[in-house]
Amino acid sequence: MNRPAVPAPAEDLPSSPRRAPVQRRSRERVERMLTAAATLIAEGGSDAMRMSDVAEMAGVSIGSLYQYFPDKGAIIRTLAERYNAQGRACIAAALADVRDMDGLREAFAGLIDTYYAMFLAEPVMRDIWSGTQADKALRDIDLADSRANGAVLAEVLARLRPSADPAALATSAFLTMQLGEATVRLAISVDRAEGDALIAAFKRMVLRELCPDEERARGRSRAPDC
Amino acid sequence: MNRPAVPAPAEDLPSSPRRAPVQRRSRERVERMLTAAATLIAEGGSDAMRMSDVAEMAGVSIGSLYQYFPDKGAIIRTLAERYNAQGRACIAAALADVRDMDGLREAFAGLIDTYYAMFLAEPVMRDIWSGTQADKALRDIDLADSRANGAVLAEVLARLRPSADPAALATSAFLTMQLGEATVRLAISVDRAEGDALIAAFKRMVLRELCPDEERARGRSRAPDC
DNA sequence: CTCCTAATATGAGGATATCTCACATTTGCT
DNA sequence: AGCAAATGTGAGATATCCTCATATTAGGAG
Repeated sequence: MNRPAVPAPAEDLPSSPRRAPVQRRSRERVERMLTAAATLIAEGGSDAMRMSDVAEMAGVSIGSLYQYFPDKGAIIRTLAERYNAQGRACIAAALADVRDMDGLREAFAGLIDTYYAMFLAEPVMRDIWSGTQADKALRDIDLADSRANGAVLAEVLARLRPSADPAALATSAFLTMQLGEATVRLAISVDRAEGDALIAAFKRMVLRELCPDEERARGRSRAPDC
Repeated sequence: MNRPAVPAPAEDLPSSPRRAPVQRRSRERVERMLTAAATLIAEGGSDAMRMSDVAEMAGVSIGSLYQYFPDKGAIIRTLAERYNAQGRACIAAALADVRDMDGLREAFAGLIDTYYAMFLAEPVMRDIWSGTQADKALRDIDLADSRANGAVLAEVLARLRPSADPAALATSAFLTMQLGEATVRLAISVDRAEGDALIAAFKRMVLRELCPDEERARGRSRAPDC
């Protein structure tokens, strides 16, 4: 049994998989593991999720779990990265065809609503991002996600306000994305009425920041389906 | 050995201590435990802090640790609550004698700087709040803290802007406090230059939110010593 | 001073979870 | 068929939190 010097290049599992599944059989098993993990997290949270339970529910042995995920955190990170990729696509789509400040207002307010609704509806995301992350690697995933989204937003802003300093716009856009996440996390951890009020307050604050040229915002906005 | 029906009322340890220390001897031991825990967290983070290490460093047995703290999280929560109480006193002092909008601007900008500096300097706070709120109880402590601080801020705002809706001010103040914390957590997790830029961007955003009546802010601000 | 009770202190070991590893089985290819 | 690489297995090594039965100390009453 001579193992290769480098086990296998990571390709699909973002969290340094111990071994990449190459045959169809193992790819399907990995999917079953992730599905089982998501189900268990939805039921009782990621703390309550035990590796032995994941293995049993997925119909594999503990050993197989550790063939593809170096540790428990890696499963959670993989799920997180999948949800985040979804969110990034959603944000990029919503901001893609923004043409003016009013369009940005509408798109952004809609994005906040969409994110809020997603967190309310998805118990897995809710658990993983609730509070924050016990795991440094998870925080890095979160940061990278916000940076990517912030870059998209910054580009739109730069288009709409060519006179503004690009570096300042980038900082502002990154901060906006992080604070949006923080607000949504806060909103889902209090009762519904207060959560709604907090979301509304954040919208006011952030739209005033994004569009400082025009003084009084008006009008409502709608969420894009996503 | 007949134990009392109710062990003892919690008085100083906020996290449901198993037993309240009544004699001087035990009060001093509890302090030693907390000091040891803080030292260990500063060294390697709260995850790396082992209960056996805390006991050894404090010069007590494992059993004694569990006499006063029901679990590992309780030690961390006790430390967190102490730091928070310090922060609350600081915020209340800084906002106490605000008389006008300019004063609020200055006081608030100074508070943000102070918080930022505190987090940068205090490795224990940095670890405890650095995202790692794996513990629901810790999050609740954080929320209660922000609510208390938000109430102080809301009161000041109500004084300065009597015409505004009190409920809206309360929501806005609470959100402001939470987002301030989120910004500081973010700022300390990136490099210093970017952190400074993020803090500056947040100040701009939040001062525009707090003082919407006057259009352009000006001037710099100073931190109160605290 | 003595005695008694409540408070306090102790640490071996129970409980539970993650993760390893030596070995067994399956797949794909020639 | 035959072989090598990929994949699968689960008992148990390891680590940490926490319990509990027992021992020791403090402080007041007589």
